[in-house]
Amino acid sequence: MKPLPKKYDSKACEAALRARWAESDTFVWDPAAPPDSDYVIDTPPPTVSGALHVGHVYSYTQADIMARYMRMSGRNVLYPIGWDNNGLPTERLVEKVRKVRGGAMAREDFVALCKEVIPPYEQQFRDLFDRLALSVDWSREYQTISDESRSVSQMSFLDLYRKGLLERRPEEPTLWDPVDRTAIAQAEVKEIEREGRLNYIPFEIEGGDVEPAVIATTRPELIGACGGLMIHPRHPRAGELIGRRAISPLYTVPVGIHAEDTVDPDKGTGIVMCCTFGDVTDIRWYRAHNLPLRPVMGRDGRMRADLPIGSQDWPTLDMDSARSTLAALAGMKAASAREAILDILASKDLILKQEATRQMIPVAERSGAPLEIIITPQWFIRTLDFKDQILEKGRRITWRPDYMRQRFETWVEGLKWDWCISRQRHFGVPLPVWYSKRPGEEGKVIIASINELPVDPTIDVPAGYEAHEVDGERDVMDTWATSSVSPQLNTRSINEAFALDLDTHKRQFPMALRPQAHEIIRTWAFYTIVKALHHENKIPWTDIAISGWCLASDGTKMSKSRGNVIKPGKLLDEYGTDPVRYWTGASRLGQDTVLSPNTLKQGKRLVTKLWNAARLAGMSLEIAHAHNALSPTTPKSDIETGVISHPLDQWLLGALSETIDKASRSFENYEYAAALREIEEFFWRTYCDNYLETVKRRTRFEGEPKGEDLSAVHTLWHATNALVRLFAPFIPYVTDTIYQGMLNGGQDRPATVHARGMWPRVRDQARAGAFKAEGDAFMQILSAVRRIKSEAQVSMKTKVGALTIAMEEKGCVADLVGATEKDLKAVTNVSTIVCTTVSPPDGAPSVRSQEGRFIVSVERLINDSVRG
RNA sequence: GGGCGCGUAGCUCAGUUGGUCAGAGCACUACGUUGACAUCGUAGGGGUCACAAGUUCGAAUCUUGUCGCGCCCA
Repeated sequence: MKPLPKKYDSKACEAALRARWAESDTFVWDPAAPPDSDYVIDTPPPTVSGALHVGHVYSYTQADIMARYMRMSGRNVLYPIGWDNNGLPTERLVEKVRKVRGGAMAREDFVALCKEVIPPYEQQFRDLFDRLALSVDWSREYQTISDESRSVSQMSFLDLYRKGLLERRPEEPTLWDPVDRTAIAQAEVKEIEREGRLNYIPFEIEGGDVEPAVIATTRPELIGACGGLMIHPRHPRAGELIGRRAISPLYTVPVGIHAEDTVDPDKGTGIVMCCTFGDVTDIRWYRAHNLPLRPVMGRDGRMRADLPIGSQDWPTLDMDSARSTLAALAGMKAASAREAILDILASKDLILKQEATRQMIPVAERSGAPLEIIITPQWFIRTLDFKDQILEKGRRITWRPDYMRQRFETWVEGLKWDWCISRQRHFGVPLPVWYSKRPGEEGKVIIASINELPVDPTIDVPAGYEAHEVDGERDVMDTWATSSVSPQLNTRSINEAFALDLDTHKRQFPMALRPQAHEIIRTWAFYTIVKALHHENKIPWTDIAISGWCLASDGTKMSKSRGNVIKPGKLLDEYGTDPVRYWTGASRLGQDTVLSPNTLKQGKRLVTKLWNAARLAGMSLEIAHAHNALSPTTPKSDIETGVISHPLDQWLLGALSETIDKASRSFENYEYAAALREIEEFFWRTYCDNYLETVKRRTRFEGEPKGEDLSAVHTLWHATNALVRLFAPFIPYVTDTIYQGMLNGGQDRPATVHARGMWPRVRDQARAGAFKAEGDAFMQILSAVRRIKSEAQVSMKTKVGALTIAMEEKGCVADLVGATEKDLKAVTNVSTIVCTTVSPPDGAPSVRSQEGRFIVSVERLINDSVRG
């Protein structure tokens, strides 16, 4: 045992500690331990998209605090880490950094560029997570684009395809991002509000014998796509219109008028045009009424030039006019087409009315582009038919906090689209599919077999075919299609049929905990639950812990435009990792948390205080150690054997025991912040302010400590030992520095305080409540004397001539505080203590105890400095 | 429009099942170098617990409504 340096130098210690953790395999899962001790975490593989955010610090540290507790409490923790380094976000990063367009490049070139650009960004994440002391098992680091990940992801595809839960739909209307030029899923849609105009436009009725049907639309650019009008059967004009044909004005195309009771008669004019396609309702009506398909928007989000107007399915009453209108609009983006069409209609006097209106429009989350719905061949995973099962699985998972499950359920209930997983992009996990060109089976879908995985169908050829006989699928998967099997990426298996390591999968799936932020409930949590349902009819994890957002210190969201973004590196430089982790540890799951300098400073204070308290204990522990007098076992047994005999030592250890019990319970409920408060309260108030001051009398021994001095050093050892363990999940660096510096002398002790099983066991502790009445009375008297001195504005070490304790019944000091009179005198610097039933005279400084059991007063204060 | 969360001292937040719950830290004020720590200690000022009504012997806590902020969904 060597003395701790006067100051704790976090910068000097951190790297060395991490090296030690790595070399002792502290965070490596132990396959030899019994399976029922497993605690497997499904860690979010962060999207490597360039931006390191304090939100990463916050969310990942929350998870790590829980992981460290679980490990210390004896669980065999598997805490993996991976990087999501492909898909749209990654492509966008590469496009931005290298100023290229992936769509304009050859696939191989763009993929090669991605592989070149991404690693340094990945390294930034690795460095940050390492510095944060995330106790992940680095030996299991993975990438979602690695060969193994691609195999597992493609296995997932194969399993779902075989089960008919995943299918190719050649003519499915799909959400389409015209900027990134790809299909997207509902989860990638964001609704934004904007000002719009509601335009009232008349459709002449064929024959001209009745008034025109008037529709109200905010999207006149889709008039050309109109395939029919819908009217509620109880609309006043229903009788004269249903069954007739109206003339859509732009290209003078006759369209049917249909009865449709889902039309809201009070909205607009009560007559609605159904287009190809404005929204999900259009698709439903198109199918229900078997309407003609009239897509006017191309994949580039511009008006198509090649509309087959004049054909049998798309007749016109005025071919010449239609042709010239078509030519005028061709190539326009939606917004300009809208204005151009309004001009055309206005010139024909076909705008009856315009109203300003606020409208919600769907845009692509990544590119911000207003979405189109167009028909393209895409691959879908069926979800709409499984809403009930998905909800049922969600209810079998414990959500922390519970109300976050509501977010999940709301999302599932509001689903309108099956999950489209094909993306018309370059850098992703390929769909393991070819289309046959062999005569007689043209277009037949050929699916890879398991032993071929991973496959790239643009390069590889399916068994039994020649290269010229197939077209490899060029689409890649939605990045979530792979991320959603993050548990399975770790077990390297999907289920019995698709497994690289079935035994591990059976042992580790479902997993114990999914930690994640709330904004990805509708993506990552949802998709992972869907996959576990479809693959094995299971839940992926028993618990899900949802973290909130990190807000800037003004309480608003951090954003570049507000200029209030704090870089993680800067934060760690300024405060050090432990204080930053303390800030996270003081926050609650699910709750957004302000990045508060106060809390960060508080963390720094705690680190310093803990260091100094350990140093104080260390001084006497060293001397005892040097005399071979220090042989602590457990608090409980040291008390039983009489090594720890002093009442105040037993009182302290009793309070410690209660703290351990409460903190453990809080942690088991994932209420780590409550645990932290409990531990801090004990440390600061009970231990530092009161016990440490009081025990000083018995730590000033010289030579070998005996009797009550020996009791003191053993108590100090136990308290320090317990405190570094209790604080370890929160502030891992300083606690391990103390542990290694003064507590792990024995050969059979683990190399680090963070090792499995290091959490203090309740059964080893002192009896809670031992000497509680006496100890509490003692501390109340001490507090009273301190107050008297403070009010007299004298130093705490000022000598007191006589201390009088007035009680209702006559007794001696020992009746109140046990055999601790010497300690009380020493810590208050009092020469004599008198117990009496007589109240102190008026004017004598006195303080009444909390319950009014006694009144403490002093006879006179002898101020050394004044005397001198 | 529906739903969820939040609203407690100037700031950041605790307050399990209604009964020492009106608290902590920071900030502020006064005093104090106590053989670990001035990155500290002791004490002080400061709150109609958003607002209103109700239930109750008793409400920050339960119910209902209102307002404000944030988010989710439409």
